[in-house]
Amino acid sequence: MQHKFLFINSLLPAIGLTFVSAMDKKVRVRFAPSPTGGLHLGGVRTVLYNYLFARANGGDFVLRIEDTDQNRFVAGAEDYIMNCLEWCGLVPDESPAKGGPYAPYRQSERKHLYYNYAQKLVDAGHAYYAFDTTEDLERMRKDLKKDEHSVPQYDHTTRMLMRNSLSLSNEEVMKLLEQSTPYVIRIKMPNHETITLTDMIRGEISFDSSLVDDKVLLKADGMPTYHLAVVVDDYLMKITHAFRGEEWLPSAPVHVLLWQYLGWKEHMPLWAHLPLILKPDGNGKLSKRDGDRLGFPVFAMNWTDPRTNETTKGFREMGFLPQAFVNMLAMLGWNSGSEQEIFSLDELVSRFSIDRVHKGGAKFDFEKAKWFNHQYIQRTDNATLTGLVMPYIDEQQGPGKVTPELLEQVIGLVKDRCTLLPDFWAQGHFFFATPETIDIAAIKEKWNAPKQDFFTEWKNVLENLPEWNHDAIEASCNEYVGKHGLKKGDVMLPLRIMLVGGKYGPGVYAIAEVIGKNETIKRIGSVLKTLGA
RNA sequence: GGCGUGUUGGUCAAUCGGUUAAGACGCCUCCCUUUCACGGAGGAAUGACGGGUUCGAUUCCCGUACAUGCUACCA
Repeated sequence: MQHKFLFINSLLPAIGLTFVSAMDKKVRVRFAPSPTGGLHLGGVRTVLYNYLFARANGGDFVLRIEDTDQNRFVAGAEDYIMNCLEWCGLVPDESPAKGGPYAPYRQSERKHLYYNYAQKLVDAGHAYYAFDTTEDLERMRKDLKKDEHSVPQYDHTTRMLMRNSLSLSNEEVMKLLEQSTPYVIRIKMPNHETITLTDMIRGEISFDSSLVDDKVLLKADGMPTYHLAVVVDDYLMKITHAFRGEEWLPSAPVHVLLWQYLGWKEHMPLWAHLPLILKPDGNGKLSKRDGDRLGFPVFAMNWTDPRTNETTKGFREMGFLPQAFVNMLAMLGWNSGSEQEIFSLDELVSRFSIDRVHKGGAKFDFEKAKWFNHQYIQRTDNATLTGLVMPYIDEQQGPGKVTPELLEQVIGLVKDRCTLLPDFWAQGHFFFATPETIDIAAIKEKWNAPKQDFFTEWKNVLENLPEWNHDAIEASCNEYVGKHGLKKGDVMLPLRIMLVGGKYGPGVYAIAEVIGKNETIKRIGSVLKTLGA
């Protein structure tokens, strides 16, 4: 066992080794979302970093569902999260669905575990019962408010003014308990202690304990809050490295104290607080609303809120390749130090190092995200793309109308101008059906008798063309253009408009070849009729 | 307000005290292409501010400013 980890450590970059070799334990990381809605791209990035770290260190990646808030529970959110991870290719080793040696992985199913630990803290004098009602708390916050901007905390300055096992006599507390008065258990934050923790990304961070409030550990309904649950479960599940968003930093001292008070300090995971992903304009955390407002997805996949039936677009449905999505997220807050930007998941596993993760938040840039996808489309072979694009074609044409053979051929012709999967329809629809709109205006002004004559005659020539392919069509065109006193340039655009409907698409002769003789002649004739009228 | 964290071009970012301060996205120009792209060649654009430390600071330290996160019986 010992040898195994020495071996693994020797493969690690210098700084990673520091973080891992300190312990002879197997690396275990976890992603712990609460099932309250769509999976935010920041969440996916946290998953990614967890996953990469676990893989690189031969560790386990655990998915734990933090569903301790009954009020915020949303049906379907957990399955949705699992599906997102699957789509991204970041599948956990242990999860509620898959199970594992530390099951259950849903905190609601672990409810019974937490009370004893909370009680242990009370017995040791590190926590206490608090009987305050919501109204009591509101009154305290209102009455004790000193100035406009500050909100009084439930802390060492106020706790003796409240109804709890610290301020009340033993008899009173016993009586309240006997009467089944609802209570919570709060941590008793010590006075003027400096709490220091080492963050893998930020280094040493310290807090003054007296500035942190007495956080609720166990709620009145018997459920733990995040603060208790994260510590108990990370301990029980033998988590060695904990990655979470920067927004958790202010409550980190509570967690550190809990590890200490519970007597597990030497088992505390190494923390890494990841930088935030910011909105592109202005500042602040990127939210679902920013996506709606600016027209890009924020969630990994489409999310439909079961209560409002409102659907929020996801990267997947917008036509992103999961590999591109993941690659893009990897680069948002981390870089290899080289000029390389395109990395496969395997490459990321071997190159990723936590010490190269940025401290500062990064603004999300949808244009760059699209660039990644474009890169991946170009690097994906046509046969694979055919399978990915077909659903979008079927959606437009009806299932089965376009054969995979045709699609694959078209993909080869148009892929370099496609950024998102739906672009294949926009860039190639004229291969599958006669264009519905023709940009007549683009050619009408310069239309004249010679052109009319050329196309009228050439159409008939095409009819009898012995071979139907790019070169034959081009040769024929060149031959007849001269006969009408025209130049190639005079007819190229009109021909394109006739076949495509607009000023875009691959080479016209290639288009003619693929759509076939009959369709080519038909489209020329149809536009000719319009122009002649 | 308090506490925490952060700050290199418009955006992502390299630099681990000494560089003409990389590269990418986006933008602009040109070339290629008788379309649109792709591709190629160029271009504009950066160390928040003020003090130190140092022979020398983008880099280390301290202030200030600004930004952001937290300040719930939410995570």
